[in-house]
Parts: sequence; structure tokens; C-alpha cells
Amino acid sequence: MVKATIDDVAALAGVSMKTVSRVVNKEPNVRASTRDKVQAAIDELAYRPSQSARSLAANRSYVLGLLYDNPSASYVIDVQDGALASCRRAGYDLLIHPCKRDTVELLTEVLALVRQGRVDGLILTPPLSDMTELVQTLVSAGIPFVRLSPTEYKDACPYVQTNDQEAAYDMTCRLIELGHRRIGFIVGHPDHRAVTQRYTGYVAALKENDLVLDKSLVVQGYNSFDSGRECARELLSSATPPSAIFASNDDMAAGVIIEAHHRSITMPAELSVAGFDDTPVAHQIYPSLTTVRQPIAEMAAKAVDLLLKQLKGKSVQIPAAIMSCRILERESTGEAGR
Amino acid sequence: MVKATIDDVAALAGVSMKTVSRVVNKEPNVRASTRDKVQAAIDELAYRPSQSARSLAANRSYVLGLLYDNPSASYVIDVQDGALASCRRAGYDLLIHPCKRDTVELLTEVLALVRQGRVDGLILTPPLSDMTELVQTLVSAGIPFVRLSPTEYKDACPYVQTNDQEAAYDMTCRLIELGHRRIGFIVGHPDHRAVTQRYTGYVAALKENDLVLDKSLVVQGYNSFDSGRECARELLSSATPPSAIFASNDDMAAGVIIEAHHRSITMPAELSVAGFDDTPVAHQIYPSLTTVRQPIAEMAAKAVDLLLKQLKGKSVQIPAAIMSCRILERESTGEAGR
DNA sequence: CTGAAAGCGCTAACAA
DNA sequence: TTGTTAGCGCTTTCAG
Repeated sequence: MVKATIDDVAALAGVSMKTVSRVVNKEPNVRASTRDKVQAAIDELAYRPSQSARSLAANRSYVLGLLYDNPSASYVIDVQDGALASCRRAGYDLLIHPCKRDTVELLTEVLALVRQGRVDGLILTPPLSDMTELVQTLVSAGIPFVRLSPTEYKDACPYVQTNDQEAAYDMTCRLIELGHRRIGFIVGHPDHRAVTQRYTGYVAALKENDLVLDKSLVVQGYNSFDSGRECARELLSSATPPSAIFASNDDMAAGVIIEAHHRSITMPAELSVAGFDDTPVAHQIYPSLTTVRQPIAEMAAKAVDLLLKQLKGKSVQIPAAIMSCRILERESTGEAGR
Repeated sequence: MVKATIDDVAALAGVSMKTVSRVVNKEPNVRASTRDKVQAAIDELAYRPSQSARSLAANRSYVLGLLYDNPSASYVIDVQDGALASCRRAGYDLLIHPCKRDTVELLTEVLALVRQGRVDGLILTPPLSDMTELVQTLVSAGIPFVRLSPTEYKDACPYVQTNDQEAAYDMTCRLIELGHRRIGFIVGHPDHRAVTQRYTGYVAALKENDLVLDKSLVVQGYNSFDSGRECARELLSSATPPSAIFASNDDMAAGVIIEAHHRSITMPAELSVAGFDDTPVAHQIYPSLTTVRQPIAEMAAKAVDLLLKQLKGKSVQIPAAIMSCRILERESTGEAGR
């Protein structure tokens, strides 16, 4: 059986091509009986509209692009899952485009992707969400896009955000509530500003609780497991080490835990450790890690929804969505001084 | 500046449309001087061929589909990276299509993807590589595809495989060499036959070393961290527990390590633990996990190469590629009885 | 509510 | 080595 075209369906149903098109695209203004007749013909011929013909005629690809640069595997997968859920609902597909920021090709590559009509719009994940050069290029090229978790959003571009800072604040307060007074903090990679901002929540919580911010307890990490371990080494070598360490992400927190094991420090009795992100390692490590879970898939789904709305020409009224994190208390935190 | 078409380029270069097409597609039989002239025009106009027009005319999408069902995040990401590397080299894009096996829609969905001309061919990852129903459907629909790590390949369909069984054999031999005589084994999920086969390597190694296969040391896991922990509970509760446990994947091995911690068993002094896959958790856990690394990205890249070769009509001569694993010895294994 | 005609921008076959 | 002529299968005007 050779592939049926829209003409075959039209002939079989005894209507015009255009009417079939209307039915396929669920456009209004088709009499119910006509619609049924056409649908029957479609089913009989197992007709599937040709994607490329539609794209050429309608001048859009029905494909969205997902741009990312190396956050963790589980993050990317969650984003993909969420984005795909929304895409499918709308008959869109998702093209993945990992890329290296700081490369010259990045911008040309991305522009080509859109100019060739391979994708209709883009989803950006951190740290790309904060690449101003990229964002500006997209804006001035008139390319629709939505950013996930950007830190700067003074521009009126749509984005989806979490209350990260608030969550970091809450986590710090929780540690204080557990009796901790010297709480170490491992700052995230300076280029990942979303992660960096968690520091702000930490600072706010200290202030709120009348604790002084001891700079010797704040160390700079780079988001990796190894950098977390390095930071822990620094914090734990001190004559007056902290009784708790809050790392800006789980990978670094895992590094802290390993370093503590190597120093025979018992957790949480002698040291409480908290992370951020709830990556798989968080509950595969010993002791299991107290952390913060972001609704990543939901954020991505929301981002796609916003993007699709843009593509329909409806200028997004509220071009942003804020979603909530949740603190997950596991075995790595406990009361201070026990 | 409105988007330039092939006609604009042809006019500017003073040649025919077809010549431009030849240059763009790097076809032979174009005089160098002509080629240069055309290229100059392309550059001047910043011409980018329309993907949909090419697809419609050439009757292919220049997109490959990646089908997967829930292996670990890091596995999928590695596959994506490898597949994309090859795709880009060939001017192809990659569409991701996670799906649930055992659902009725799976087959129709996948068929629709191809029938609509969204993708030209498919890459299947385990456990989908072993879904005979899917494979047969693709074959009889004449859809080009390549499988990653299938366990059954009597059919002549192209695939990419690793020497898993050999690696499991080697790992077991290594444990024996370290003095272990009672080596527990955690079998993988029965539906993931690739993982299941690792058991064969274990059995072969015991035999080779004149050790009896003690069935009480072999327990059935389900690939998850939790199931690994459950299995460890069973193995370690025995009156004569094993001195080493070899799990069919890292997640389960991580479960073993956590369970051992909870029982205050020192590793590797009292218990050696080995995994398979080298997932991120393998070196984020304490003690870091001895495991086997598969060249996943390379396999995926190879699979794409085989697929593209098929698409070019060249029937793949040797429709298969075998790639090698590597054992990574870390802290979780050591000499027996110390 | 339905239809007719006109492309969308390219590639493929065939000429020259 | 290059050009000409037809479409590919849809959506989009614009008319009825």
C-alpha cells in the first residue's frame, strides 16, 4: 500500500482538499457530518499528513529545540521529559541541541537551526539562560524562546523560575533550628548564576536569625563533585570547623560527604550536610542527603506551553511562571553538637 | 533582510538553481571557479537552504529518531551525545522519543513518526532493542533502524554490541584472583536481557576457576538501587555470607554498599563490591565503586553511522559492530579475608 | 460552510 | 560540466 495523500482522502470522501485539511487541523467551521465522512476516509486510507509538506506550506516545522550545556544528566533528562509531555499534547516534536557556551560557533549554529526552519522556537536551560549575548541575538533575530531558571530577567523575555533563593533561605533556617551556629556554605560555579543565587538565601537566613556571616565559612565551589570535596577539605581543616555544611548543589554535597568519611567524621552526629537539586546521588549516598527538589519536569512543560503560546501569536500576558521547591530531609542532617 | 532562496543565490551568481543545489549538497562535477562564485553568493546573502523544502523534494527529513525507555539518565545522555556527534557530521538532527514498552500505543506512535516523514530512521536502545514485536514491525514496514546492545540478533538487522559477557567474566576472575571464593551475584532485571547476560560471564569464570556455582549466592535484582539493597540484605543475612558481591549494574551495587554501611561492614576489608556501567554514582559513593565502563557514546555514534549507511542505500556489509568494555578498579574491591 | 488556484523552496530526472 | 522542467503534498489566500 503506497502512502495516501490528502488528494486521495479528498477523492474518497468526495470533498475538496481544503476540507480535509480543515479536518486534519481541527479547524472550526466544518459540518459535523462532513467531518465524519472525512475522518472515515482518513482512517480507511491510514492517511498521515506529510510533515515536510505541511512545514513548507505553513512555514513552520512543528519542532521545538532544546538548548543545553552540560548541566547534570538527570537534570537534562527531567527537562526533556517535561518538555516532551507538553510537545506531544500539541503535536510538536523536540530536537535536542547540546552546545558549548563560550564557543564562537554557538550563535551561528543556533541561528542556522532556526533559519533553516528546523525548529520554530527554543527552550534555553541554565547556564545558557543567562548568556546575554545569546539572548540578545535571539531577540533581535525575532526568534521565539523561553528560558528556564534565568537569574537576570529585566528584559521582558518569557521565562520559568523557581523560588530557589527562598528554598535556600528555608534550608538554612532549618539548620539553625537544629541548633547549628557555624554553618559552612559552598557557593556554586560563578557562571551558573542560578546556583550562585542560592548564596543570597543563605545570607538572608543568617541575618534574619542574628548570626554573623563568617566569610571563612564561605568557600567557592565549581558545581562538581571534586570541587565539593576540595571545599570540604578547606572547611574541615579549620581549627573551628562548621557543624553543618550547605552546598549549592548535590554533587558538591556528595563531595563533602566523601571527604567527611575519609576523615572519619560521623554524619549527622558530628557534621550535618545539605545539598540542592535532589539528583539521584542524593539518596544513593550514605548517609542519604538532605536536599531541595525543584519541579524540573513541570518547569520544562510550562516553558513549552509558554513557547507554544508565543508561536500562536498570542503575546504572552504574564511572560513568566514561578514554581515552588520542596525541602527533603534525609539522614545527612540532624541536631547540632551530638 | 528577508530570507534568501536558492533562486536569489542563482541569480546573484549568474548560474542556474541546480548548480547552486549542487554546491550546497557538495555534489561533484562542478568546476572550482563556479563553485567559488556560488559560494560567494551564498555567503553574501547568508543563504540557508530550507529544511522543509529539501525534505519535501527529496522525500527525507534529515532527522533520525532515538527511541528509549527509561534506562538511567546518564546512559541516555551518553547515547544522545554520541549519536549527535555522528548526526552533526552528516548534517542530520536527532529527535528524541522516550516511550513505554508494553503499551499499545508504542507501535502506532513509532510508525506514525516515520510515516509522517518526521524521521528517516531509528536508533533503539535497550530494553527496546529486544522487543521482538517492535523489531518485526520495523522490518516489515521497511523502516531502517539500528539497535544498541540487543541480546538476540539472529535476525540480520544491524546492531552495535559490547563484549559484556567477557567483561563480567574478567571481573569475576579478578575477584577470584583477589582471593575471593564465595562471590555473590545479583542478576539484572529479567526484561533487560543485556544485563541478564552478565550472569553468563560470572558463571563461566567460576567454572574456569574450578569453583562450584552456589545458587544461594545468586539473587534476582531488578536493576534499581532499592532492589540491590534488598538483595544485599538477603546475601548478608546468611550464616556464611560472601566475601564479595558482584552486581549486574551500579545502581544495585550502590544499594549493596549502603546496606553494608548500615550493617557496619567495612569495605573492602570485609566485603568487596563490584558493579557494572560506571554511572556517576560509581565514584560519588563511598567507597568508590569498582565497575565496568562501556563506551556508550562511541557505540551510539557507531550506530548512527551504520544507520546513515543504510539510508544511503548501501546495504551494510557487516551489519554489526562489537566494542570493548574496560574494568575500572576503585576502592570497593580488595583482597579477601583481611 | 466549502472549494479552486497558487505557490512554499527545493531536488530529480533528463537534456544539452 | 551545467541548465530545464516538473513536481513533492500541503496551507493559504480569496471566492463562492
